[in-house]
Amino acid sequence: MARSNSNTSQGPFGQPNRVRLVNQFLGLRTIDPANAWKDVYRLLLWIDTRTGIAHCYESDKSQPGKPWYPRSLEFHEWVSDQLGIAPMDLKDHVDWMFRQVVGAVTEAEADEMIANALGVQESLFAGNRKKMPVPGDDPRLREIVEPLMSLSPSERLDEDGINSVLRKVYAHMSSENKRANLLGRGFEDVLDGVIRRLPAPPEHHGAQTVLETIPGFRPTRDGDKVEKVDLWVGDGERRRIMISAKWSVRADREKQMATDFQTYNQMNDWRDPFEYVWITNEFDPARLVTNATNTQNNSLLFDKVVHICPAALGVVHRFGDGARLGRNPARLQELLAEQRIIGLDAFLRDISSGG
DNA sequence: TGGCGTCTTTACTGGCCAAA
DNA sequence: TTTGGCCAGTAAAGACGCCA
Repeated sequence: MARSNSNTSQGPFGQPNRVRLVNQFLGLRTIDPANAWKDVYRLLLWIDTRTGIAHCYESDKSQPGKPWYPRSLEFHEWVSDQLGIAPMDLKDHVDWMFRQVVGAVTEAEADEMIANALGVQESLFAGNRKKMPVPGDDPRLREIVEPLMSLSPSERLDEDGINSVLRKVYAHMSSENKRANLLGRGFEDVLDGVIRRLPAPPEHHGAQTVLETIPGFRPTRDGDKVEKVDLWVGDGERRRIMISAKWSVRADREKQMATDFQTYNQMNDWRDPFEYVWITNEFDPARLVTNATNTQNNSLLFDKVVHICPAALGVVHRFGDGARLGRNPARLQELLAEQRIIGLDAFLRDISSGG
């Protein structure tokens, strides 16, 4: 999609590279809606570095001794089984998109950082032979790491070698911070890539689409902010589905989705209503229930809530084992049974042309 | 006037923590 | 144990000033 700004990013996290990666992974094949969730997880699901198991909830609540640790373990085992992978090897078969981007970036960033620092030091202290500290040489981290690398005096790394290891450790730790950005925009690109490869794809679809380019939405007034929608689908006639794609939510983002709906509503020029759908991989039952039952102007905000993998919700919240469920998990189970919350497979079948 | 660089704003996420 | 809300880090987009 053309952008209005000249400084379009061509970086590893930018839209062109994300789309390239999605196309590289999905290739030319047709995607069966029933298996689409597997591609989404292979591309985007990741392993919590502190527990070594698949991430389905906030890290602090998923540590050993916390309530979400056993749930995360069961999720990890179930996903591994479904993908036909040993649980120990799952890490090598998910998180593909992030691994592609970060593997090359972190080392390059670490090297660039040290080169810049040495350049500045040289410009300030040319001729001064005193050695100055370099970025990443954390004394406490060094105390931990250095003994592990010192097998014997003859094998011991020199100073530059140790600093190189420390920088790479830091680069790795900070790389996790980049995931949020890639996940947010990448989720939209992955879903659009899946939709494109359906056996009977819808007439229109797109990610990060300017609202006024979608049939039935009027242009923004001069000076107003250009409004975009995460993802949209159209049947080429009167049906338009506006999609909010959020991998997970917090309470503050729930308000944002209602605000977005109001914006779309104000800009809708047709008498025909548009549909509003939330696609998510959220596992928190309260957040799912809240958004699936949220109302706006005396009607439900979302026409549908779509979860990437409802079967995984059942595993995590133990819908099948007969135990008494808590209030929110019980309500979540009802909403799934009522098809107020549906799976990605059902949604993809619904939007398929002729579907 | 248009190109360019820099700064600011917006939107995305998970982590985290206090309160319920 | 859950819930609500804020924060940090990131990229993209927009705003703005400078200069040829």
